[in-house]
Amino acid sequence: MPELPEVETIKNDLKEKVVGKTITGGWTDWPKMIKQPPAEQFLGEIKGLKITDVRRRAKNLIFYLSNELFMLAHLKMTGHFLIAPANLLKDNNWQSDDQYLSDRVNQFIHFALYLDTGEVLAFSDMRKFGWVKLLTEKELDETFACLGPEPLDKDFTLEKLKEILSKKRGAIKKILLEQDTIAGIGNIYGDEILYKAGILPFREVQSLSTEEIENLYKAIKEVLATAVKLRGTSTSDYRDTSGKKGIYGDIRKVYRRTGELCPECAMPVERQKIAGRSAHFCRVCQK
DNA sequence: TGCAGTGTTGCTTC
DNA sequence: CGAAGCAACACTGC
Repeated sequence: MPELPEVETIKNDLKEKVVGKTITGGWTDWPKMIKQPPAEQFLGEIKGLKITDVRRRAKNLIFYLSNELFMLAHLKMTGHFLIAPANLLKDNNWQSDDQYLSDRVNQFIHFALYLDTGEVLAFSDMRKFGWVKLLTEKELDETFACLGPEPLDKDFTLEKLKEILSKKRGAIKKILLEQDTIAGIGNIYGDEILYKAGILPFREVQSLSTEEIENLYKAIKEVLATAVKLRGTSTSDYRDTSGKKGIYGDIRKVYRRTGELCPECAMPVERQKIAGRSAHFCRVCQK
């Protein structure tokens, strides 16, 4: 679920809510979620550290800690970071008008950090694919070494995109999903970007014209920026750190709309597997 | 009821 | 070597 816009939203929330606060302890009931160092050691080491900053790279969250270490977190498919007064979670009584989320929160929190403010930073993850790691700066750099550019950064230019694509082969949808091409795009925004650019997902990247690459470039910037403004897509169980939904799903054109009519030409939206993932597209509006 | 499908990614296999 | 398949896990919807 969480792609660039969702992780960016969570990062912005966390920046306001946890920076400057001190971790008084940690807890887990699923030690596999703590990938490095081993869970017990991790929970010991993190105690007493202050969170000095929170940033995002690709779909990763990076918590800057006061001892020069970094807590790296990945939400994978169904992870949520939630902030609440500790007693709400301890009492299994998350206050939300969203029953779906409440159920998940009360059932699927598998990792938590207690803060000196009496709040808890909780990691809820139904499918348990998400993880955290404690890393040095060097390890962090190594982890990110193979990632492509951040698409919303100023230095991600049209020329840069042309250069990257010139070295790639295969279906454009597959290329967009590769994190070493451009960082942070997943299945939702991959489909929405290609719809906006008017390019069919199975088009060979080398067959794209200069004009098509220009349209793709504009679509990447516009779709992702709009999705950040709307705080992400919640067609499934993504929620922000307060448990609220993002509303990009309301304006999405093709993702998970198989059989519905294209808003431009009324052709039914089709679905096809590309690189093991569902691609949704309009055969008329995308060439 | 059962099975395919789900936002991710990295490991295994061919 | 690259590409495809699958595993990690739990739930939804057809």
